[in-house]
Amino acid sequence: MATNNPTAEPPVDPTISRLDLAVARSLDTARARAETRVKRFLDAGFELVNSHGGTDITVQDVVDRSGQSLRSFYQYFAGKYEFLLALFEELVRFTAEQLQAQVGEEDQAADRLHRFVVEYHRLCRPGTKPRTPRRVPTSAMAEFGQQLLTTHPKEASKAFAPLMSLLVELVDDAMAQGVLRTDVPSRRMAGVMLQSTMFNAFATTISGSAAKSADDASEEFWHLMFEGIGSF
Amino acid sequence: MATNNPTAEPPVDPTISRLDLAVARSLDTARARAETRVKRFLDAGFELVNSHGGTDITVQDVVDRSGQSLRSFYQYFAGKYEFLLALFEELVRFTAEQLQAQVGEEDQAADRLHRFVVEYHRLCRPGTKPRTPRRVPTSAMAEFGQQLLTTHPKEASKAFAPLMSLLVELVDDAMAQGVLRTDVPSRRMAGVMLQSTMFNAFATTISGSAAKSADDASEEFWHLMFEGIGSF
DNA sequence: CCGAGCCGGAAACCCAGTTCTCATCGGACG
DNA sequence: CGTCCGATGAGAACTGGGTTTCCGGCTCGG
Repeated sequence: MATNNPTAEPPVDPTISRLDLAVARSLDTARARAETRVKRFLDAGFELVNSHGGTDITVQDVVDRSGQSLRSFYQYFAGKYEFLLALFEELVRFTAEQLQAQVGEEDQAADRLHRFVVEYHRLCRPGTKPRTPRRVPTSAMAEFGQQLLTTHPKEASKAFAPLMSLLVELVDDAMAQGVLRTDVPSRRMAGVMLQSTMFNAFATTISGSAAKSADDASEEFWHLMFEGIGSF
Repeated sequence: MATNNPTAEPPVDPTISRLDLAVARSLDTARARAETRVKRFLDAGFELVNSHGGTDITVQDVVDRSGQSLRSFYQYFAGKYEFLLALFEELVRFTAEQLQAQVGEEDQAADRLHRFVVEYHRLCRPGTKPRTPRRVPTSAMAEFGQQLLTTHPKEASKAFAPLMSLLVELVDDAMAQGVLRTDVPSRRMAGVMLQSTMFNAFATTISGSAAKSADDASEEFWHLMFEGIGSF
């Protein structure tokens, strides 16, 4: 607990010896090495998911692509599942950052919410190519996200946290401004919005009928969600 | 084409001989036998999905449970995937029938639509136990449905047809009555509704915040979808 | 009664995830 | 600078599950 950063305090505490410092220093380099290795695996994973377009990638492919060995893979990940989970968490984190930046361009609470939904809808739509060279996945990860939601609700909930907290904030602001209905708790509202937006692409598949253009789809969806399906 | 039902017409056509009739008769009994076998596999599959609560069932389990052999399984199904697909189609068909009956209890177009959404939401909610002894699955099949939507959009679209046609009908009626907005094609509207309703349970998982009671969830969802998230 | 097709049983094959073994390498320490 | 130890690479081996195949017995129509 108190030894989080041993190098920051002088060795007055007899429980922190030079040995401890040495160990800590050693661990630091080890950690750095480990991080680059983990990163290499993750990068390889993203590349494969992006190119192959699915989460049905093989561990061997990831290993080959990363130029490392199976041995190392299993040293850093408890299994394929944990690897995909790490990939997913990384993705959510990255997506949340990206959306945060885009939302920041808007001034009004209503606009910010609208921007969030439209942009996230874009990202989750199939055919959306990653813009940044690395670490940006396609909609393929939505598949794994859904699988995760059914098989491991606990981990899934945690993985979505970055996106959730961002959206809850936007929803709270919008509610405070009187833009959103307030008879549903903001957290629950955000959950429904996230789910609905993320998996809306499936609606096109089910119905076999798409919007006029791909870009219209996002706006159309926003209007449906914001105004409802009823006529008033 | 013209020989769909050979037993219905006398053998005037020289291309339809007694041999053909015999073959047809033989095929009839064979068909009956085959149907009972297929049914046994499907029943076993439903039981496993219901009890085990997931689509990660093993072919061996299905075979054992059905009291038949692996040999037979692969005689009737091209593989595990086709079996799950058959299971899913059967499920959608059954669900559509059930909903059709329930919707039939309502008179007004608006009420019928409302009933459809609420009841379907109930069915797709985890924890909903099958009421009829057999052939009624839990929400576990939604997982496979989603997987199907990503990996085989064509088959998925076809599998959802029974539900879609029922819902499209309801939507068309509601639009004609002026209850629904008409700026979105009914087919597309139905697709969005179906997707949103079916996977709404995931919203609870993502947000970690449920409605007051399980039954409230369905009504709450309906209001969100019908009136939208905005305040007017 | 005969032959064709169907079926149960079981072995075998293949693929992918996982584990294990062993040789090697590189930094830490004395 | 030499030794030691943990991390790593290379790849074989194991495992579980889907898939295929083969054999022999059965039924059913003719």
